[in-house]
Amino acid sequence: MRRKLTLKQIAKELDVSISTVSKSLRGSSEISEETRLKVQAFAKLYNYKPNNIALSLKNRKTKTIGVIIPEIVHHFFATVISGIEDMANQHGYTFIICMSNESFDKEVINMEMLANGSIDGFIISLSKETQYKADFHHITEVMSQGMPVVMFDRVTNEIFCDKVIIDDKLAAYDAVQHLIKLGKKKIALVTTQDYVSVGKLRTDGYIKALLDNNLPFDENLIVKIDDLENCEIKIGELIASKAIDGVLAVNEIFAATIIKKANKLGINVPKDLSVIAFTDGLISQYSTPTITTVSQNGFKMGQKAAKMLIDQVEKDYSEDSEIEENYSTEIIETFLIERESTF
Amino acid sequence: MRRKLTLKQIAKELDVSISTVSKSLRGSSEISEETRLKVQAFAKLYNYKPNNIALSLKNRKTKTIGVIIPEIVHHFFATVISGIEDMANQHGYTFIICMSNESFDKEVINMEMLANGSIDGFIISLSKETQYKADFHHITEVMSQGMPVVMFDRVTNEIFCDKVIIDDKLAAYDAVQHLIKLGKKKIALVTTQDYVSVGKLRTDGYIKALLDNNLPFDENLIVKIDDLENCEIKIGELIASKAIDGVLAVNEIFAATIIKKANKLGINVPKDLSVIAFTDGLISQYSTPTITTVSQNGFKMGQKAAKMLIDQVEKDYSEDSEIEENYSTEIIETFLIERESTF
DNA sequence: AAAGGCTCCGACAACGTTTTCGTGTTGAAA
DNA sequence: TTTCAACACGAAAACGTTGTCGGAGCCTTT
Repeated sequence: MRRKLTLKQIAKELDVSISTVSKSLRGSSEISEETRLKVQAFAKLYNYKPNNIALSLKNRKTKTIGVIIPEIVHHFFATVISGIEDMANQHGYTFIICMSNESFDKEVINMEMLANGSIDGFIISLSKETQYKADFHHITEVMSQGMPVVMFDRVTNEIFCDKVIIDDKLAAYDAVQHLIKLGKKKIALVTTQDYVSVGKLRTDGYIKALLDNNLPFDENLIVKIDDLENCEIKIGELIASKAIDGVLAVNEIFAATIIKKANKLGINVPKDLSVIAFTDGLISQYSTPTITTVSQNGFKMGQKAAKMLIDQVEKDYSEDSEIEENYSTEIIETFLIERESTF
Repeated sequence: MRRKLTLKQIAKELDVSISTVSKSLRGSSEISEETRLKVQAFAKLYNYKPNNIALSLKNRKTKTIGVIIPEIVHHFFATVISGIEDMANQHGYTFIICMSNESFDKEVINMEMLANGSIDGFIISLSKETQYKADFHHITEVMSQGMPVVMFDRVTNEIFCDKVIIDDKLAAYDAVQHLIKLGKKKIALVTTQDYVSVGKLRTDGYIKALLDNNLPFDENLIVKIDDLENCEIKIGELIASKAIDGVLAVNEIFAATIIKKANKLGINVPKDLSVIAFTDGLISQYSTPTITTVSQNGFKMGQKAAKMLIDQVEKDYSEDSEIEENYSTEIIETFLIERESTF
C-alpha cells in the first residue's frame, strides 16, 4: 500500500528542498525554469495532490460546510441538499451532513462535533424539539466563536443571522385564496403543532385569507397532527363529519392521506373536496388524482443558503474587522402548481 | 470575533507549557493533580475543544467517509444515506456527500477532490455513465493509494472490493413468481438499459422465472426506458397493445406511471393488471392503489456499507501489513410488501 | 556526602503545507 | 579588483496537536 505522495518525498527524490518543490508547483518565478519543469513533471507523473488537511490547518479554512437537517429521507430536505451541493461545488466547497432526527440533543451534539475546526460555517434547519424548547444556546455558542450560520425553512426570530425562507404566511394565504376563488366556502387546515415555525405561519396565512374574504373562521376546522400515527384518524374525523369542501395541508403526506380517506368515504376529490398541499414532491405528482401544491423550490433555497454562507465565510476572511454585521433574510418565491386535486 | 481557544493560549494564560496543558487534559499521570485540575477547570470554563483538523493531520486519520452517489433526491439513496449516517455516528465518523448526477466526469472529479486526504475511505454507488463506459480507473487509482472502497447497489465485478447489494436477480425472480402464482400469464418487465447493473440482473431474474414456469418469453414484453421523457409513451404502447396481465417495474416511478396510464385506458389495477415495483418508497404507499413492492432496505444497506468501510479503515490502521486482502460481498435480504396493486 | 530514584514539567519533533527571509553564486558595473 | 544587483534556492516558522525524551529539583539510601 503506497502512501500518498508528499512534498517531502518529492524533494528527497529530486534532491532539492521542500520549499523549492512547493514553489515550483505553484509556478513561482523564484525558481529557475529548469527546476520548475522538472518538479512539475515529476509531480504530474506521480499524480501529486496537495494534502487538504494540511492546507486546512495552515489556512484555517476547511472549505467545508456543515449542514444540520432534521432528516434526509424527505423530499424537501433532499432537494435543499441538492441545491447546497450545486452551489458548494461551484465554489470548491464540500459539505458534511448531520441529521438531528428532530432531536434537540442530537442537534447540539452534532453542532459541537463539527464546531471544532472541521467546518467553516453552518447551514441549519431547526429540529422540531429545538423549536419547541426554544433553546438556541448552541447556535449562539458557535456564532460567538466567529462561525457563520445560515438558517433555512425552520428558523427562529431569536437568532440574528442570515436566513432563507419562503413566505409561509403569504403562500398559505394565496393557496386559501385560490380555494376561495374556486367557490369553496368551508375550508379546513391540516397542519402541525404550533411550535413548528412554518406550521404557525401557514396557519396565520390561512386565517387571514378567511377573514379577508369574510368567511367564518372555525377553530374546529384546524387539525393539528403531532405524529403520523394518529394522522389518519384525525383526518378521518375531519372529512367525515365537518362537511368541508376545501382543505389546505402543510405537507404532501397529509394531503395524500386526506385524498385516500376521502376516496374511502366516497367523497370525490376534487369535485366534492379540493385539496392543496405544501411541498411539491413525488407523491403529489404520482398520487391519484395528482395534487395541486405550493412549490417551495428547495433547490433554490439550498443554493441561496450555500451562497450566503460562502459569502460570509469569505468576507470574514478578507476583512477581519467586524464593522457591520448586517444579516439578511432571503425570501424564496413560491407558486401554485395546479394539478387535479383542485377544481 | 473571538477565535477558537487553543492549547497555546491556555498555556500562556496559565503560564505553563503546551505539553503540560495537553497532558493535563488527557489526564496524564505525569502531571501533578494540582496542575491537572487547574488546567482542566480552565479548559472547561472556556469550553476548549481540540482542533479536529490538527488531529487529523497528526493522526493521518480524518474519521470522515466520502460518499459518492448518483443523486440524493431519490428515496432509495436517501435511505441509504440515512443508514450510513446512523452507523457513522455510532463510530464517531462524519461523512461528505458528493453527487455524480449520473455523470462519469463528475464522479471522477469528486473522487479526486476527496482523495487528497480529506477522507479515510469511500462508499460509492456507480453512476449510469460509469457503468456504461465501464471505466473504473478512478476507483483503482484511489484503492492503490491504500484508500478502502465499499460499493453498494450499483457495483461492478471488475473491481475487487467490499460490496453490499441485494440479490437483484432473485428478488426479481421472486416477484415474477408471485405474479405467476396469482395466475398471471402474460407478464411484462419495465426496466432500464442493460448497462445499469441492477437493471440487467433484474431482467435475468424475470426471464428465469418465466422459463422455470414454462411461460413463453417474449422479447416485446420487455420495455427499456432510457429517460423519463419517453417513459409515458413507451409504457402506453406496452399496456395498450400487448394485453398483459402482470408487470414488474424496476422502480416506483415506472410503476406509478403504469398505473396512471392503465387508469386512463380503463384498465383496472389490480384486477386486469397486477403491478409490482422495486424500491419501497413513499409513492408506493400513497399511490392509488398502493403498490406492491420489493423492499430494498436501503437503511440497512447504508449501515452495512458504513460498517464495512469503518472496519477496513481501522484494520488498515492497526495492522499495517497487507497480508490478506479478503473482500466480501454482503447481500441484504429483500422481501415483498404486498399492497393493493396485486391481486 | 555522594549516588540514585522519584515527581513534575518543558523542549522538541512530527504530521504536510505555504511563505518570509536569508544566503550563496553569478555576472556586470564602477 | 571591488561592489552590488539579480538569480536560484534553502532554512525556518507557522497552523494545533500528541508523545518522546531529557532535565531540574527533591528525597531516600548507603
